[in-house]
Amino acid sequence: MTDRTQKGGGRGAPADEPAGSIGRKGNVRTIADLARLAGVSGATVSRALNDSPLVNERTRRRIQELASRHRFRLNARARQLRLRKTDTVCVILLIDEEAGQGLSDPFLLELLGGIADRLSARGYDLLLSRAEPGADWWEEVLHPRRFDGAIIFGQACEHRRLNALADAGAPFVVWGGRLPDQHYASVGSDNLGGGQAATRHLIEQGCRRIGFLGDLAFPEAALRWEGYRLALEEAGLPLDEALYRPTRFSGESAVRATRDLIESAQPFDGLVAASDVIALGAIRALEQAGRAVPGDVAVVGYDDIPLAAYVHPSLTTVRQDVAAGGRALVDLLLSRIETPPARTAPASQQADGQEPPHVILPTRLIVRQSSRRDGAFTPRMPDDADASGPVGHD
Amino acid sequence: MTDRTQKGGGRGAPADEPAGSIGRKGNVRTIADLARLAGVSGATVSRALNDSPLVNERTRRRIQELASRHRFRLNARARQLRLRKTDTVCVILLIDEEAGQGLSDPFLLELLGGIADRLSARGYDLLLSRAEPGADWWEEVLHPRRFDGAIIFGQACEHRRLNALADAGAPFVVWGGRLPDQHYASVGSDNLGGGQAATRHLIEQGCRRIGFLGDLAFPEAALRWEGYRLALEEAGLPLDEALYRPTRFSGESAVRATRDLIESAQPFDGLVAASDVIALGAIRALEQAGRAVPGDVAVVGYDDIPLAAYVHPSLTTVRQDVAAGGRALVDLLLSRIETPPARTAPASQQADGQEPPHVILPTRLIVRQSSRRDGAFTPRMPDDADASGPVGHD
DNA sequence: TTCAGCATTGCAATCGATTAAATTCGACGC
DNA sequence: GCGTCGAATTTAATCGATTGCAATGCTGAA
Repeated sequence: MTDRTQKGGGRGAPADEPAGSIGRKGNVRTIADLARLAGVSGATVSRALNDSPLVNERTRRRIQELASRHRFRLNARARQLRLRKTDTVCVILLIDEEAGQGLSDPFLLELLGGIADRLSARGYDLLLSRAEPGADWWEEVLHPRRFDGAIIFGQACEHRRLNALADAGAPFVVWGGRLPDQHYASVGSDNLGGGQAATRHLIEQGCRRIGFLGDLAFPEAALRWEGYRLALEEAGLPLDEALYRPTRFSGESAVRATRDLIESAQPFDGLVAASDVIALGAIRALEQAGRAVPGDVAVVGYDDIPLAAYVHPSLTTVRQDVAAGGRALVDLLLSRIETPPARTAPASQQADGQEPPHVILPTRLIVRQSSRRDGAFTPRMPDDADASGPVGHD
Repeated sequence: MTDRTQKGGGRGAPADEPAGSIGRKGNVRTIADLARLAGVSGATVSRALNDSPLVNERTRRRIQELASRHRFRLNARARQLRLRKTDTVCVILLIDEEAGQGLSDPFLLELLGGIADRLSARGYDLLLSRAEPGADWWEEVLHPRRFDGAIIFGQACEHRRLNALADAGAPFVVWGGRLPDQHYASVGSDNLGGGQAATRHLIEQGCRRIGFLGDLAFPEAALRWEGYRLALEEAGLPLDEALYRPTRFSGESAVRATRDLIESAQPFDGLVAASDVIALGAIRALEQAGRAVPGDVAVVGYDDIPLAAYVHPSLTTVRQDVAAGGRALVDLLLSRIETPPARTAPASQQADGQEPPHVILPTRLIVRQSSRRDGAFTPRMPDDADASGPVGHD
């Protein structure tokens, strides 16, 4: 034991911090230290700090005041060990480097920010973890030791694994679309509605042959495709699979896909892209090929990344409410953690009771230049009219 | 206690996992469980798992094999409590919402990815924390309980506070520029060199009146400005402060600043932007005002965000090696954590011994369309020539 | 006066892993 | 045959906070 701790509390009352430095106020690091100062036992201090009704109110206030004066903070590790709880949520980024949606997609960072804010508001820490789809990332989700639950990105890579984890009762939620045979909770934007709105908009702008760029292996992209399909259907337009090009979430992939589409000699006058990054790549490829946007081809993206408004032409896109998304992910996970599902059921049967929860966030179509064909779409940008060149409206 | 743990180990030897589900292999959650299975004491198990030479090699191998068979993992919380170490690094995003560089800057996410990778490679967890500049985020940096050290973003907001923390011996490193009176360790790209290279490039392209967009309150921007100044000086060009516009790290702020510059009627033919996001905002404002890029005004950005190559015109910019940045931040911090500075010195004097370490990462100028004035800069984009319209080169 | 009843507070076990010190046990030298 | 040495292992204390139970002291009723 450290005997250096002074006994007489009276004289030792620490003076105000020395000016210009960050004071330490002695070394009140443990409950025992504080207990000594307060002249009570550690148990009482613990109870006081946790607002237990078992301690006298005056005592409690005295201890709390003492604690804050000395900047005392509980040792989270010890507390977590004792309570068998970590107050930590792990955000797992299952990122397939080859699939393109690396950490570069700005959208992801925004969502992460929303999650961080919500978690801290609810008193949880955020553990960030990158993992590769094939690896053993799931082991700790099944038996978490460093966290109470997980928020997972990368649904597409591991749908079956996620189902198995959910069947085993692991506490997690997933960002992404809702799949037909899905046993786990998830949160995602209204991908179907968004894709539909984007496509309808292009149709309203006069597009008749609209292509789709996205990777249907990603559930979110697949749902956007489904919306695209519905919009075509309701407008009585044919669905031409020749206008689909599988495209990963990267600019480069989008450029390749678009070039491919152009070279296929299939006529098209509109493009629905599964992300803004894809849309920008597509626009680049179109312009390089001498096709004007939106004159020859109108383009709609997805995500409304911060840059979408500042590129040229500015990007029509589907906005997702990322802050709401972060909040929903956290709240859904914590509701699962803090009120565990009926313990009597052997977890493996938990799935067949009812549908796992899925939160759908509303989306909003943001119309900008890349899709506008009303002729007067660029009052402040005479360049554009010129750039559209010889192309008439439809 | 859970009595369900079966005693007889023989018959209970868990069979292979039932197909289609994720097996649990009994409940080997603690060292004590494993010790029981192995027929030794917990101490021996602990030593075996930590490769202590004190245990017989055969015993060690047997225990390790048993542990991996049962997917046993140590309880990190307990270990950390005992060892008074957390094996965790906290990344603190000090973000002034009003300053614009929110979580939206794609650059930040990439850097974060690099940090995550390096930390996990070195066996550390990454705790992510957002904080507001004015708040009490620094308290836990001074006396960390949940982490061993911190990586801090947001130097500008809190330079003095950071100095005070460093004086008090807090374990952290900062991403940003090197400031004159800086007591803390930091990592940043070669802002001065980068700014200089960007400016030189514009001069080579024939620009003579070059503006600068950035917020000099941010050290990184200030250093880029310094490079800008040097490049002008070495070219014998005058430094005209009328061509500087304070600009925060957001597209919107860049649009405003650029409009302001245009309306000031100051002639200018080049712009150095402190970030790609700023550059894109500037290009947008220029085009809205009828000035062609790069024809009338050549523009250089900074960061080389993934989209820089896919916008129109594609963006000339200064690339930072973010992966190396992440690695450097982590390695510098861990070297400080794992070999603490001479304990005898009372920390407060530690600063005046020698300069705190600062890692400067090399930068590379990536030349794309937004600055090229060689006449043949868009072989594949005939549009551009049209778009420039009536404006001659220079 | 005595004692039940209540409000406070203290004691001690506990969470799970680590490690100094003590113990066991077999081999070996004299 | 006996003491010693050393390798291998066990025992028990420890990290810091929580909490069931016991203990304390005080009030008021019998």
